[in-house]
Amino acid sequence: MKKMSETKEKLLQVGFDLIWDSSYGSVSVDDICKRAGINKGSFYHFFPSKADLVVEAYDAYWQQKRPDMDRIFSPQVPPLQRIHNLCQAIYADQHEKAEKYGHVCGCPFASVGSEVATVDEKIRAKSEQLMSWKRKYFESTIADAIREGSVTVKDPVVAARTLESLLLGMLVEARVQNDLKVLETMESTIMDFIGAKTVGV
Amino acid sequence: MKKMSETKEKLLQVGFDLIWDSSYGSVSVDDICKRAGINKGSFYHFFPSKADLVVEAYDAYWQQKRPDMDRIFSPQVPPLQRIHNLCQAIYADQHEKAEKYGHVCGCPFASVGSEVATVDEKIRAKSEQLMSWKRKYFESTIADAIREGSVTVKDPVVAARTLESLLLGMLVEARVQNDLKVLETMESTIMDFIGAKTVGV
DNA sequence: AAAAGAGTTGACCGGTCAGTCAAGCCGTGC
DNA sequence: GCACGGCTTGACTGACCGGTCAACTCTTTT
Repeated sequence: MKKMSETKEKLLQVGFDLIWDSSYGSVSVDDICKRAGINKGSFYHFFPSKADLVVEAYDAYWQQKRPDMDRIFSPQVPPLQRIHNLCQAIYADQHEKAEKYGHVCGCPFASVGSEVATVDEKIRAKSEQLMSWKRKYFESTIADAIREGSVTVKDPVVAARTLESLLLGMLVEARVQNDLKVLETMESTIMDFIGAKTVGV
Repeated sequence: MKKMSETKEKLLQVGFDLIWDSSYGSVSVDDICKRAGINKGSFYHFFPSKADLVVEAYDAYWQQKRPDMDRIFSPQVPPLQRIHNLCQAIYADQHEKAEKYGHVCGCPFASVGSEVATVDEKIRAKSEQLMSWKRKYFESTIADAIREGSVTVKDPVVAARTLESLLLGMLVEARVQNDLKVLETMESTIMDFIGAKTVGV
């Protein structure tokens, strides 16, 4: 991948952070530019519209997170341990954001995706794509768990879908309640749901 | 309850519908007034701000839905049947909205609640309140199910919380994917989750 | 019939919105 | 030393934003 202009990178990162923290509708292009210390003209040199920035920012964020995800879900790690690691990572991430911004931020794709799903098709489609990519990790993890017999659930595809909904729901709830407590029970809730027979640590 | 001005009622209903369909940020006060056929001055006669309209509209919507909820969750109905009825009602509701507006709308409190959670405290608090009221229905249903032994889950409070997250997650997912299919498996997913021993019809 | 108050009207406000543009800057290739 | 193209600048546009207001009508009370 060819290296990206520093200006563009800054806009992507600042835009992503601001919108994740508040919302698509309440963050203006001016806000993003001001915070990034970049002129509006430059913004529109790199992005045809505000919506396009968001789509690119989501992709960039995902690319940046991929190594972490691959590490967490490495086939070398026992399946239940992967889930444990994921829960730890999510909690740590949400905790950090909450300290930084003063409130629980939840899942960026879900918040903005749900906000503009019926208004901006490009962002909707991108959110859907990223959410489905995440599901793949769950599917293979649960399939592995089933093969090693550490779980009572039967269909990895169905279970992964449900797991994703559950996780998503908890993150939305945490954001709306502005309370990390919801996320503290995440691991045990998930382990219960998949019928984990041993809770690996 | 004293009867409400027709104008105010219309604004509440139109505002709620428009914002549920798209989002808080993308619907303007002018949009609401135009659609309701009411002048802007009247809007601000009844509501101090756009945010206040939303808070009142949420309350009004809830009051309007309460009889349905009380009927669905009547103690006279067997617990598993209540859940079946709820799933039917949700699906029917989402289906109707989807036909009317051309896309799956999801949960109104969750969408807008998540959108403005970090920006408008009044709306955030109201969303949280309504979501917790809904949880009460789950708690008593699961408690009843446990007492009659039709379910393997043990703690009604914990199970209700998880159930709510799961339901919420599925509704968000349906909105982002703009696909009712997600909701078709809702009942079996929930029955699975609570460990229902017989699926009542 | 007068007075009062609730509801209505639409013009108006200052500010902000996403997006435009012509002009200029600056490193590279010739 | 000059021409080119990627990048930057910041003033600008016109539409639209949430919200205000003084004047008006209509209904109810006295």
